[in-house]
Amino acid sequence: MKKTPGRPRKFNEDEVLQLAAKVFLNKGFEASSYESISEAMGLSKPSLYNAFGDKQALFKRVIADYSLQAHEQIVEQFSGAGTLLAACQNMLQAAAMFYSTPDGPSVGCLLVGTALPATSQYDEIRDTLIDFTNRLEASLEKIIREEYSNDAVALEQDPKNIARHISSLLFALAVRARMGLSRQQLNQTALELAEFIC
Amino acid sequence: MKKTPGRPRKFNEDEVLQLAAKVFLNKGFEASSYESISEAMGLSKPSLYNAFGDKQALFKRVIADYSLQAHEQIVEQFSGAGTLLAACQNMLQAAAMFYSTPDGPSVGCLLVGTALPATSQYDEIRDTLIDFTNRLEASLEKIIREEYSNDAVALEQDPKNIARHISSLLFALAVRARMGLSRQQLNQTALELAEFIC
DNA sequence: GATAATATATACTGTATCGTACATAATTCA
DNA sequence: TGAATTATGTACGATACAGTATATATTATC
Repeated sequence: MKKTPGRPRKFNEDEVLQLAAKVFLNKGFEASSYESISEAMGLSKPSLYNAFGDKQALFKRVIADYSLQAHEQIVEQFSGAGTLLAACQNMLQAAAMFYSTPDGPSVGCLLVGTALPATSQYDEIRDTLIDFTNRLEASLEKIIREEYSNDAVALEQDPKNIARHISSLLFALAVRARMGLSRQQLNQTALELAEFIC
Repeated sequence: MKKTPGRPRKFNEDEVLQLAAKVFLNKGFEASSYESISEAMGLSKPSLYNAFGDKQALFKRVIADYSLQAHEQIVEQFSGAGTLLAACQNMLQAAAMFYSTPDGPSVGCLLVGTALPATSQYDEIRDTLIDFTNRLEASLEKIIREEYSNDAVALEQDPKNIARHISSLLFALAVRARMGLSRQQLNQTALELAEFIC
């Protein structure tokens, strides 16, 4: 942990990424100004440019960070549930938590709500999204094979197809979250979506 | 069909709405400039302002128009299929057509891809989306009760819940479309999604 | 303490875009 | 033919934003 020379930063990178994620989530990529993000951090624009580069580069950092969090907080809940139904319920409820706030309307998912609409203009963002989806589905498939193969056989569906379907349910939940449901409503929606798996 | 006095318009309203929908779909609400739309129509900005009002008003007209088309071309395919499975297949395939182009990557759904991310900033757009969703689900529920009640009983699910689930599948398909699948890939995805209903 | 290296803030340039004022063109009706 | 009405295009003002130049502050290292 060697210290680098030069003036130390006033900000913490993770905090900036967290706050920028909030701004991007609320206002969308285009409408989020670099200025509003730096002002909200109590910093000046050049400091952020210096640390993260331009707006697109910052956004890529933000969604990379967000993807990791989403994987940790959502996908990992799919494991260890005993049955496929319970696994879906757990994971979708975790997603409902992740997409909502304790009170007030949900803001949804940064990937589905903000990055997805930007895909038509920014190829790199699209690639990031597709990567995330592929990793998500690969993780689900692996867990299905390892933990829920009996349920998969009973469904008469290939684990790969099941994984794709469950990721689709996650997308659907993200869409509904963006419409502004309360956390409780979203949680209820998550349970309803899971019911159709069994 | 009485003619009104004054200079006649050079443009057709429906054509403008169609073209504006394309621009909004490709670039998003914020990034779509009024100028690019008017230029693409071979018109000047004030002409559009005169006819449609400001950008948000234009967008509201566009999504109202788009919603009607979506309902016609997608929801109506849910009827008359004989079985619930076939109905889902027909409707989701119709959606796959609607969300894609003959060749090249899909652009997705204007409501999910462009209007949805704008909901956090524009309440009226959110209301429009929620209205559309409610009407969609009401239509599906009605058709399920009238045509597929046997299948609903077999599923041991309330028609209302089935309708909500099917609309979720439509949202999921819209998300995948936005990721740029080809029409053929999207069609395949539609069939896979439908399989889980039975 | 001097130097190199990095971060910061103020202030600026250039550009894009929204929305409008103004003058002009095309049509209906008296 | 003239008045009223509506549409059109050029041009403009205001604002907001991206990205940067420049000078200054703070640290490590020598």
